[in-house]
Amino acid sequence: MKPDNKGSNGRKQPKKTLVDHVYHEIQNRILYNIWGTGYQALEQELCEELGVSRTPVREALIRLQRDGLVNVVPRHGMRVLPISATDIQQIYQILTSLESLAVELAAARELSARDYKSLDTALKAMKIAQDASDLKAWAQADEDFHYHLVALSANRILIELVDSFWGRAQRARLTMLSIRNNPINSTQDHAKIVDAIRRGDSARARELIEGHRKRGASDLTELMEKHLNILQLS
Amino acid sequence: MKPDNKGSNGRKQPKKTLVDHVYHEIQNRILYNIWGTGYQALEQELCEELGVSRTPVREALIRLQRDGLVNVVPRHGMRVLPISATDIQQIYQILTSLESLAVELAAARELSARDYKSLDTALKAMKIAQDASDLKAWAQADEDFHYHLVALSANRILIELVDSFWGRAQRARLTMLSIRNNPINSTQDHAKIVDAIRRGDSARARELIEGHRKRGASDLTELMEKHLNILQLS
DNA sequence: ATGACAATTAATGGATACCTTAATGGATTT
DNA sequence: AAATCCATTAAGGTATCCATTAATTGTCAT
Repeated sequence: MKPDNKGSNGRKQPKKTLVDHVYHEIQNRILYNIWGTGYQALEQELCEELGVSRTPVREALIRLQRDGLVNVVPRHGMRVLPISATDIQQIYQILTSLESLAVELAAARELSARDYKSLDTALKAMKIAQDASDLKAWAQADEDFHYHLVALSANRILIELVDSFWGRAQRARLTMLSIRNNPINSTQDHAKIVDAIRRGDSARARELIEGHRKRGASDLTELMEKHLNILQLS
Repeated sequence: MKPDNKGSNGRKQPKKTLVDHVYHEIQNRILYNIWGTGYQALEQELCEELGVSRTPVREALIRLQRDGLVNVVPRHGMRVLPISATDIQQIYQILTSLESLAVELAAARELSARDYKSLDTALKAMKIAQDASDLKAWAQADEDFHYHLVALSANRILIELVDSFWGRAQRARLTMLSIRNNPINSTQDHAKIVDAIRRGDSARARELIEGHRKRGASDLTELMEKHLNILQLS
């Protein structure tokens, strides 16, 4: 997701339309675990909670359902979908694949100095956060980096696709963050990827990010299996 | 998309809810080019056309918009999105990437005889259609084959994702089918892929499908550039 | 004649009212 | 006592209604 407050993430800015507002509000509550896995609410309850009528709620729910965040079943309202170890694994597999493509495309393009700047900025932020052991800032910078990477692919449809995946990925990431002991030194990985892009070596860039993601994913699943009891999953 | 009539494809089966009906109806009209690129209609017009009120129409439009088939802009109703050469290229890039992942996963799994059967059936259908020079049947069989391939990944989220992409992919494919001179002999490609899966050689399988898709994509874009004037693309 | 502003109109976003349907509990029958 | 069926009711699906806002057109002034 975009690091700024456009798109579907975010800080609560008064949105133009109520549907958007409801959408972002519910999304936030799910992503920041205010409404945890399994939380159920009827349309009417959501209306009262959010102070709007059923129309915007219903329309927001359609979008959220497509995002894979909730399930809407007649007579039982919406339900926040569980995110299992399997889900996380599958999500990371997909993200790996899509990001690999993005990086390959980015490396094959002519990038401007401005493009590199966005990557370098994120890289620097990661280093700073890592030195300060600021786990949250690190995660944010990591997210920014990966976002910019995808943006550089110049494949508009791909960017949208990854964006629409962001919610699920974010949930997976946040879930893991809570039990992740130390930030993996992926800062180095990232620097290498940027280098490969700079050299225009698309095959190598793809290789690198694929390895990076796969390592990340296997770390995550390993952690999950260890801490499965702690997490309120499934 | 599933070759049978479940999911979002399809033959017009009387759906349970009006929203579903409207969704499928509009989707069909777009996919089968009854409403071509650039077609515009106000919500009210859609209501009259389909004989329902605005509510189901609006809810269906949200889904269609997410599918990338239409754009809904206030005061101008919905508009069938153009599909440009660039779009087709980008869509194929993404599909290539996702299918590569799917094949890799499939090859790494233990597949049942039943699984292979679904592939073999599609393969056989392709051969028959090819011998009969039945372009339409060939395209259908090709689609079936690729669908089954993805299904064998056992990555539920991936399957859904590709499925939701189906509409756009289908439009790209149909657009191309009209100007495609002869079915590329991808039947051989397919057979090789199935072989690799059978041997459990996931890397090779991935390589093969990636090559297959990339060749297909470049053929398509080449064709598009030649015939750009024929197509009503934007 | 052209541009700007205002009045009109029409389409959307949102609220509400209505109707259909499914879950629940109780009653009746075996 | 258990099972089945019916009645009740609440939730969701759909239609309609209202308010807001943007497009359009017409008029007036420069």
